[in-house]
This record gives sequence, C-alpha cells and structure tokens, in this order.
Amino acid sequence: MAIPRAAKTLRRTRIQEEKEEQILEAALDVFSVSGFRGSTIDQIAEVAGMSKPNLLYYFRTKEAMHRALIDRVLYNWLEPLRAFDAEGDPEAEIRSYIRRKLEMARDFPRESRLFANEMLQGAPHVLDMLKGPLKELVDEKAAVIRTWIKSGKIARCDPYHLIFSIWSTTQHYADFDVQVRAVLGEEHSGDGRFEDAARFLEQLFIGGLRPDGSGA
Amino acid sequence: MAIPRAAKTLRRTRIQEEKEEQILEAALDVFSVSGFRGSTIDQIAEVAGMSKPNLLYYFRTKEAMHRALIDRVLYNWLEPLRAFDAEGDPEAEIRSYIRRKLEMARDFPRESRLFANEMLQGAPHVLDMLKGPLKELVDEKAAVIRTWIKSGKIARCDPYHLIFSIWSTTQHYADFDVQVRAVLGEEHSGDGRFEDAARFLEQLFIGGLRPDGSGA
DNA sequence: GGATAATTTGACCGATTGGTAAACATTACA
DNA sequence: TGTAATGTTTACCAATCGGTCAAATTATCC
Repeated sequence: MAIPRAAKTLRRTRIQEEKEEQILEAALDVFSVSGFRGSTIDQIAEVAGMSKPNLLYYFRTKEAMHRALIDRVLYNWLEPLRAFDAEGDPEAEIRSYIRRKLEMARDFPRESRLFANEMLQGAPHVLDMLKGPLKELVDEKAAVIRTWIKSGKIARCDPYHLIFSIWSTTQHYADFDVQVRAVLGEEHSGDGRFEDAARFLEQLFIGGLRPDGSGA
Repeated sequence: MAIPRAAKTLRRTRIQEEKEEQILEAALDVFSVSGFRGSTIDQIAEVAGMSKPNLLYYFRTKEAMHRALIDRVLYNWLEPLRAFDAEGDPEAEIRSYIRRKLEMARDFPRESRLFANEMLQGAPHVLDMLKGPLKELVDEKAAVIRTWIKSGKIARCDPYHLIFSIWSTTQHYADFDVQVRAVLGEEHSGDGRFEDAARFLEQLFIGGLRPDGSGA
C-alpha cells in the first residue's frame, strides 16, 4: 500500500522528482494557454504522456498542481526586480531591468502568460502574495527610485507607475505575442523584434526619465 | 412553431433586441474573466437571469455567443487608434491617445480583458482580424508617425513598438487591475490611480519622444 | 377574441469533467 | 531473493458540460 501522500514530501524518490518535473512542465503548457478554469487534468495528462490517475498520484487535485506550478515559477519571475540595485547608476539599472524583463518575455513566455491568466481572473490563487511580498518588494524599489529623483539623477515621476509601465511593455511581448506577430507581419516575426523592442523601450524610458535640466 | 433561427436576423423583434443585449452583457461578464474555454453556458445563463435553453434560443452555440460578443465590442475598441490624426500636432495626438486608451481601461475593463484572454489563448477567434484589418490600421498609423519623425517633430523611433507600448501600458490598468490595486494598497485604489497613470505616461512618452535637438 | 408566430421552460442526452478504488506492476533495500 | 513500499493502470463514479426536444406559455396582429 502506498503511504499517504502527505508523507511524500518527507523523502522524495528519484522517480518523484522526475515525474513531478514532467507534470509541472505539461501543466505550464496547458495552464498558460487556457487558464485554470479552462484547463483540464486530461489535457495535462496527455501532454505529460501519462495516465490521469498517475498524474493524480503526484498531485491530488488540479488546485494542488496549479499551486505547485505557481510556487515554482514565482521566485524566478521576480528575480529581475529584486536585482534592481540602489547603488547602481539609474540609467544603467533601468536599461538592464528592461533587458532582463524582455529576455524573460522571450525565453519564458509561458510563465508570463500563466501569471497574466491568473491576473485576468482576479488572482484568486496569488492575491495574498500580491498584497504581501510583491507589494513590499515594489515599495522597496519605489523608495530606491525616489532617492534617484531626490538626488536629481532622473526626472520627478511616480515610481509605482514607472514600474508598472516597465512590466507592461515588456510582458506585452510574451502575453500578446500573437498580436505582435500578426501586426509586424511574417517577415518581422523572428527574434529580431525583441532587439527592436529593447532599443525602443530603452530610448523611451531613458529619454522620458531624463532630468529636466540635463543634456539635450 | 418558431421560425428557423437563420431567419431571425431578417426581422428583429423588440424582445430579441433586449434579450440579446442582456445575454451579451452577461457573456461579457463571464468570458472576460474565465476566457472562452473556462466559461460555461450555465454561468452566463445564471448571470443573464434566464434559463439555458432560452439563452440557446438566441445564440445556438457558445461559439456563436462569443463571436457575436467580439464583433460587437471590436469596433469601439479600435476607435481611439482610428482617431489618431495625421494632421494634428504629434504631442497633442499622443497625449490624447493615451488619455482615451486610459479612459477605456477605466470604463471598459471587461472589454479589455476579453481581448487579453483571447490573445493569451493564441487568438483562435480573431487571428484573421489581427492579420488583416488591425495590421492595415496599424500600418497606416505607423506611416503617420514616420512622417512626424521625418519632419523632425518627434524623435526617430520604431513606430510599431511605440504603438505597442501605448497599448500595453494603458491596457495594463484594466487587465492587471487586481495587481495594480494590490501593489498600490487600499488607500490608492480609488479612480485617482488613472489620473496618476495618465500624468506619468504622458511625461514618459512626450519626454521619451522629444526630438534630439529640441528644448531643455 | 382567435389564430399564429415568438418565446420560455423542464426534462433529458451523450460526452467530458475532477476525482476514486482497487488490482496490478515495479522498485528499493535488507 | 524476498518483501514491503512505491508507482501505474483499468474501471468506474457523480457532477457538470454543451446542446436538443417537445410541450407550455406569451406576444402579435387581424
């Protein structure tokens, strides 16, 4: 008889590691496209190449699978913002933040869509994280931006909306990929659009945040 | 006996107008949150306050409901971009485009989420529209922006990515509303955030697009 | 008011949903 | 190699899914 699944987390087998990995990979495929409600266990099982009961042996419910997936993906997703450094040069920091976020949109579009789906549905599974850890992290980085403003290194602006606009512009290339490609046309649907986007966004944010009295 | 439904479009009753309106309103509620796959006819029927077979009397399938909803919402959704005027002053045009898109995010968030859901799922129901009419419209407006660049009224930049970034930053306040509110906190979750966003985005885009040799 | 068309509903259908039970197969380890 | 724990599968369940049907109800128009 199998031990109760609650105990599974105590000692993890090689098989457990592999299968759970395999399942979460398939779950990411499915959840990121159809959202939680629109996805079915059967779909995920098929993508994962195993039977539904086998899948449910590792994750007792659809909820548990979704939660495990979000938990695993969340930490890496916030890494670029965490790397935002108070000590660095504002212009370089903003540039590199945009670059990193765009790279993630290019290399991990499913993760981006997973969160986008969750947001559209009102964030039923991550609302506490948004109000807690995420808000704290953003508050912290907003404070950094405010010191840059106070020292005159960048223009006066609302740091929260600055962060929102970097999020939205970069994630757009993952979440709305199909629209971007349709509008750009077949010939510009290679990865070159990410380089073009990076160039444009750097120009936009660096120019838009240049302190009043500087340069020109 | 009721006439075949194909004939319904020939002469429309008062009741038909009202009920179809009522159904599409409920469908917008449901589809915009859960997407096509994640929404059920029963849900929509309940929100609309009528029985499922009654609902299916007006729209034969879930697909038909979704298609009718998209068709109805699409025209208005593209109106701000259509209003983008070649004759106007670039700065004023961009300002007013941002304002209008933000107003739509505030006043029609469900419509925004309906499209966002559709995009995340790969636009199965609107791909032709994206590649056809939408692309043509954007091409046209991109040409307008290029004339502004050529005449030195705004900085050199990629007009497509400029449009993408206005779309993404403004729609963010509808699609990611729950995240925006969570990060800003309870106290900043009134409609004031749209005014703050407008101020920031105007500053960002006007500053970011200022031609090299001008001002400051 | 009566005929006729339009609308609404309850009962129902087969397919799919999330999930379970138990038999069966495999692995790890003494 | 035996055996207990782990892993997998087949068969199944009740609930929900999209959708149909025929009967009942309501509106329209002469």
